[in-house]
Amino acid sequence: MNIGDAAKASGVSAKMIRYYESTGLIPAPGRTGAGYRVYSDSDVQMLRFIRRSRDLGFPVERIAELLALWRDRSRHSADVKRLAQDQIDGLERKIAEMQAMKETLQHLADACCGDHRPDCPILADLGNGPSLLRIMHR
Amino acid sequence: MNIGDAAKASGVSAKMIRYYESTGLIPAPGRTGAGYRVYSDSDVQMLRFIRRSRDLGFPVERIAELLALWRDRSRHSADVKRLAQDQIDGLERKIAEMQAMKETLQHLADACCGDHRPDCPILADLGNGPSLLRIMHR
DNA sequence: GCTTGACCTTACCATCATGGGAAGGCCTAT
DNA sequence: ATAGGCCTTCCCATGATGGTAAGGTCAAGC
Repeated sequence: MNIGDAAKASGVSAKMIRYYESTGLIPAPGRTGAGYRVYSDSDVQMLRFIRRSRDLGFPVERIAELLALWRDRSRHSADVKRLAQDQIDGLERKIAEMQAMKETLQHLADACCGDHRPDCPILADLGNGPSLLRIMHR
Repeated sequence: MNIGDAAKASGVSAKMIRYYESTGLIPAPGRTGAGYRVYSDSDVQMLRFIRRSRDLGFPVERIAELLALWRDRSRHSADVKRLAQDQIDGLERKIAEMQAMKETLQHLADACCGDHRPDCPILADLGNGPSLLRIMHR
């Protein structure tokens, strides 16, 4: 199977497959006489694993650990669960951060009449005092 | 005021102040005979504006528009509100995305006993079928 | 056998906002 | 005069992805 077919079958672009190879996330595959990369079904399965992990927000660095556990038949599921929980915690942190931004902005936007007049509490907040954000979270 | 003082006063690092200047987000300030950048209080105010906007997640490109409106005394507050609303919408989208990831992971982690045994539904999902994510959101 | 088009290869550049570091100049206090 | 704390510019790195360009390969149709 050439890289294009592996890309279609796995949902990982050919570009990214080469990138993952260059960073050592995946092993270098065999080559044809002409230098074309050749992939097997199990390579495609590995690529799908990576694709799903990315879809769940794991950084490539973590995926390397997940892959190692995947291949390790004597792994402890506790190790996998820990990686998943760390990812959950990280997502939660980012969500909370963005939620705070959103609420602050919503407050400001609600206070802005949004018409032809120049007066605007959004700009006033950005340009002045110690930020509504800080006040709201005090 | 030298760049270090402006950085402290605004909360924007000296490094980023130079970067914003290089990209044209802020105008080049005056220089001393020795080539040191010199900042005024109103420069610091502008930098604080940028800092707060970044804290609310605006990309630098949007901040350029915000700054233009800030300086334009005949602006329409509707334009500011629209930028804010776009940012709110973008945040909301990203939050929903991450929330979906988190829920999927939470499901998988809940199903993993997390002990010394190798069996793990997290790895099973990543390695097999059409992803719990897709199933959950169908 | 030759052309065409679809594929492959490598190599480089760009993103976005930020930090790090090196090499060298300036300024102030001791 | 020297030390150390600023400042300057320039280059490199991040993380994951896409784009592009120049060139090689392969299969189908003429």
